[in-house]
Amino acid sequence: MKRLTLKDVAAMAEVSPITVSRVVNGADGVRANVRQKVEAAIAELGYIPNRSASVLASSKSKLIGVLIPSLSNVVFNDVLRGIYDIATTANYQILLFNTHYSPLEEMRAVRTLLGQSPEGIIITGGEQTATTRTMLEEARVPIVQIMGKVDKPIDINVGFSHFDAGGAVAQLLLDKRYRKIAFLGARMDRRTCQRLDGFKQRLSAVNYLDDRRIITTSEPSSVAMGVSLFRELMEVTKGDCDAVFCCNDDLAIGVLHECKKMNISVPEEMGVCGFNDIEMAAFTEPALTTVRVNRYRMGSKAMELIFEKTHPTSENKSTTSGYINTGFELVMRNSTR
Amino acid sequence: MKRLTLKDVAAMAEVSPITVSRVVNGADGVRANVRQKVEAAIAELGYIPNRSASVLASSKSKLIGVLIPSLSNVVFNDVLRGIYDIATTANYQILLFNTHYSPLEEMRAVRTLLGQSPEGIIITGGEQTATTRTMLEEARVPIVQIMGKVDKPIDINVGFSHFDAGGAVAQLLLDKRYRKIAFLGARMDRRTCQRLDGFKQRLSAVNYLDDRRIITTSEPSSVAMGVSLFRELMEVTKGDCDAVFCCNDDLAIGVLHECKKMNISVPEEMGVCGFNDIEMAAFTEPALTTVRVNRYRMGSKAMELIFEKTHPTSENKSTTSGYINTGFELVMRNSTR
DNA sequence: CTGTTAGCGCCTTCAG
DNA sequence: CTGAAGGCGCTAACAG
Repeated sequence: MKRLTLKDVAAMAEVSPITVSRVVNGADGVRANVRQKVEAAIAELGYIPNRSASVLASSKSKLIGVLIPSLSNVVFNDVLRGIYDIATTANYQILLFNTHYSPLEEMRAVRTLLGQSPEGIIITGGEQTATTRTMLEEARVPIVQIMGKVDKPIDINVGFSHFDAGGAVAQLLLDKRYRKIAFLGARMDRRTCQRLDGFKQRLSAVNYLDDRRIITTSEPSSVAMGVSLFRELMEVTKGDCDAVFCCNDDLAIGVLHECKKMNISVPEEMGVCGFNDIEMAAFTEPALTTVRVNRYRMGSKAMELIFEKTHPTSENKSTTSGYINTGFELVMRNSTR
Repeated sequence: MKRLTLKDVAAMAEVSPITVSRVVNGADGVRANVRQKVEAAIAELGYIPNRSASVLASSKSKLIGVLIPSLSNVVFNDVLRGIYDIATTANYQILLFNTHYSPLEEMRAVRTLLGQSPEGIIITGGEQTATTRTMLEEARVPIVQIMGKVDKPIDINVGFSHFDAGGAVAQLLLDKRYRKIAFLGARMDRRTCQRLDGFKQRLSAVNYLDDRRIITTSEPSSVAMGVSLFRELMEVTKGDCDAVFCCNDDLAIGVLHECKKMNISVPEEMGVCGFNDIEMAAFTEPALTTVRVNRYRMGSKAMELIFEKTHPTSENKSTTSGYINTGFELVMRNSTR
């Protein structure tokens, strides 16, 4: 009960193994009738090529490594979908690692990944350890850092400035005549912190920043967490607060829920703004003002850039490096004036 | 600029390559001082073993293939999280395929997967093509079919009876004195159909089944789709309807939203029940009655069963085949009386 | 257009 | 406990 090999197919088709190899890999330079004979033999036998052998011999893996910090965050679903859709089309495979927001797990994952000779790597953010960074650089394959603008990209960077987005939200709320604006944040990864920084800078520029109104936790984000952060905010500030910027929509939905319970009217007494624009945001009561970001595009674009770099053509050489801004967009709904 | 190999490490540590191999694989039978010397060399050189070579030579891949129909459905996130958490702990890798609810894509994915000598396969449901099924059977590795109870499991089956769940919801609604009960369904994959079947059987047993109240679409599910299916229902039945069972919570949230808009009071004039118990379900207005299923557990259990079968011990031999029921649970909230 | 030769990097099997 | 030989299945490079 041995595994079928090229040789078996070759024997059946009465050709040499290399010819079978060429047929399998769709290489040209095989006559049509020979190709058919081989294909028939493959079908007949149900032959499936051994990829390890192929990778070892050719050092072409058709493999892209993807490292993301969470599998429970909807944000990454959309990104992943973008990545998978493009990868599958190009017949590439994805090796996905969940780093749980830990640079150490990330480092371990990179090491494991590098053992598989990936032809490209998509990694979240720019908080890699020095070792990880070195390994990545030495891998000599296209690397795309996604989700946020990073300070010193390893190679390519696809995302948007979370700092600017945070600032834009602060400005929006100021424009709507809110003056006692709070920030609620969970998980507090790098990008969330950047949103907070942008937010703080904008507020402090007009002297409306009050640190008591910034409530954060390192715990994961959830609707329930939105509820409890908001309660904490109300307690700490004794209700002296007229708007909340939540670091994501889940939190914001929790705030909306709690406002109803506390009989605080939104958007009059309390403006609420989320982040991400998940589908639910359009269906809350009142509908949630939030920031839309192009998640699917971040994934698909990252994948496309890897392919452009792997298979260079004359017209794409220029684009394949540096920072690609996928942008963000304020979505005004009824949870703000 | 060649890639580092075992030999390079061996040369540096002044031992034979095989000794290095043993150290790398944590095999015993290497003296402590030799092991240390080798480990030092590995660290110094930054050696990363080549997995293709290792897999080829040993035919042990430490790879589990996972096939799911969608990356946008939250349901699969939780399942995946369960799978990844267990796999990572055991130092196994996951090769994930998105089959887009297509048996043909699934077949292609299985073929690709089988080329990588996976040590186990987790696949969604039981609607494989005959060819797929044959390939899977001939792979001679543990196969776990997840999500729903399937008719003739290939190997192991982890999930619950969607038919029973659908029936349970129907019964719940009947118990709450709803009599004109509708079903709203999107995507309509096998499991959704089974829920519908269970639902219909229960209603028809007490003569309350009316097919006009069953509105479905093959389009993907979403909150917006819930809105439009509900509108269609109201139109078709001219409002002659007092409860809705939605095939998932997204749809149900859309229904809740639309009821408010149409001034239909929930739960008095209209009972609403969802499916899945996503976090948001507890925070809608009114809170959503739904069916809780153990998604994370389905994933982690599937993975555990694969390991039990791959590494048999005396106490686990009995459990590793047949059907493992992960159950479901009605969660009563305020969207039903 | 097709075949031959010689590995890819590692691990299995057996000696020592 | 350690090492030497050989091969896993495939493909690059060249020859015919």
